[in-house]
Amino acid sequence: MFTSVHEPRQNLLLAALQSEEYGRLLPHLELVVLRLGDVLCESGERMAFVYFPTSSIISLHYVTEDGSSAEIAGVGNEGILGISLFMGGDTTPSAAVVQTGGYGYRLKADFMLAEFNRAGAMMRLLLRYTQALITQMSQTAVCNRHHSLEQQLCRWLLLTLDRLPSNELVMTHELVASMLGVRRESVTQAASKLQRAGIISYHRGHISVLDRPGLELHVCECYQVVKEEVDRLLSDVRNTGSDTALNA
Amino acid sequence: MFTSVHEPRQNLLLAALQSEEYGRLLPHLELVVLRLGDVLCESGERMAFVYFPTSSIISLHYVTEDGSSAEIAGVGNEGILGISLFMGGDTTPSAAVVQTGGYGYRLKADFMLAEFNRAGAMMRLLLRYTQALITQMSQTAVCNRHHSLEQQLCRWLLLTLDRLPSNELVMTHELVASMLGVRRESVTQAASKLQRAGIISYHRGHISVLDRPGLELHVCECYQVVKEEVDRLLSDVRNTGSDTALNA
DNA sequence: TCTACCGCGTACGATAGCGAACATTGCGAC
DNA sequence: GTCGCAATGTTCGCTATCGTACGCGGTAGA
Repeated sequence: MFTSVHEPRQNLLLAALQSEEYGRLLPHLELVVLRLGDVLCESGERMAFVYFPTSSIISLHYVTEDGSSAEIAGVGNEGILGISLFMGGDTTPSAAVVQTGGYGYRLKADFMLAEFNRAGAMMRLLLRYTQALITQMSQTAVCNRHHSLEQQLCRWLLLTLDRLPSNELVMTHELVASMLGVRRESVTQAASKLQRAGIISYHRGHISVLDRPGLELHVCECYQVVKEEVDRLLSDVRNTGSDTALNA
Repeated sequence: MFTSVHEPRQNLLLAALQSEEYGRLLPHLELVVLRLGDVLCESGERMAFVYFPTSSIISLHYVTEDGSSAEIAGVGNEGILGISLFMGGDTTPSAAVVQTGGYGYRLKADFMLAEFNRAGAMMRLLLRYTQALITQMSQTAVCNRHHSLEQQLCRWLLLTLDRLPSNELVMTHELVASMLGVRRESVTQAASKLQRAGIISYHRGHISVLDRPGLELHVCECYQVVKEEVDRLLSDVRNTGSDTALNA
């Protein structure tokens, strides 16, 4: 794959479309640079665009009244940001923040909506993805309740890794802490334990995963549940999906 | 309202339908008794029916490998059980258990699907409800992370109360514990504190809410967020919805 | 009427994560 | 180079919740 070349079909949802639908969208897809920390949607705000990440990752976040925050789910190149538009609610109580800088494509909201309302393959695809997102949120709730911070950190690292081409993420302990909804010190403790075990190594805002199988030994079941469910829900569309393989 | 008479439109989603769509569904709606503890859907199982609770409440549950459980969201007369059918995934990793016995209506899955695929008001309604469900799940995740058990208990009581006609719920501490994903003893502690404060009173499997405003003083923001979002998402359909008000 | 079990009360040590405070060390701006 | 700050390391007491164990009364069924 040519990672230096930007192509909408690096996003799996766009890649799953037949050429007819893709052709309708293509002229309206706008390449955007998403920088770490960019807020793409405030809580309760109606989005003017939906976003299809390619090399970036977006975090769906909730900030409590007392200022604590927690990630509800993440959106990478397997998904889309802005489901509330076609679900009919327009807004959500959660916000959307760029967790890993990179590229993505955006589409005007009303254009997206019009395409959805054709009630065709695009709609079915988006609904399946929405269900995958629901699984992610459910599992976040369960994991928050029952599993240790170390397990949750492993889950978060693996899910993030699955959305990235390399094994290195640009991420401080402080940022991970705001994702997991814990203190920075707690992340440092858990991370240093993994580092001592030779599973990861980090340095001033860069985390490298050295031993992915080792990470999978420390993770709770939540990772597998989410991964398998996302794979299951999007595998059909991958197979039936597209003629991309030929013209890539 | 005549609570002793069973009518599908005691379910708010069915109540929101125009008479044309409602008329199509009505002959296929089957009244069912849902008893406390009934399992309507196992994890990963495809449902043969979708359920519209009227006086019952259904709990979406996840059980971890080590046997702990947690409620992801609840479904009362404001909703429907079985969204994975029309979302396209057919199954979910979570199970569905009756949390409060009562009545409901069920509909064969393929009939539901056919109606959904008409891409009309029914579809839009179900998608809006799905977004409300997503909000519930998100807030569960946040609440699990940041709020005390006492706050969570208050949230759970209020959300349950909103779905019931009376101020009494049939529920043991043990059951509440399995909903909140904590020990029975922890629930007893939190509940006895509320009882000492004169806010609730309970006895051998029956909990009465004596002071609802008092409960609202102890709850975290999560309750309001969920309530307002559900109201917002389903208020339009209530208004625009139906001709029910006249023939009730 | 008796009894077994269910629902609840309570107590105790263990522990994960919190809150706050402070130390250390690179890296970048100048 | 050096100064300042960002990123990480470490400690200490604290609290909520856990795991376990046991007690006790009420109620249902024999």
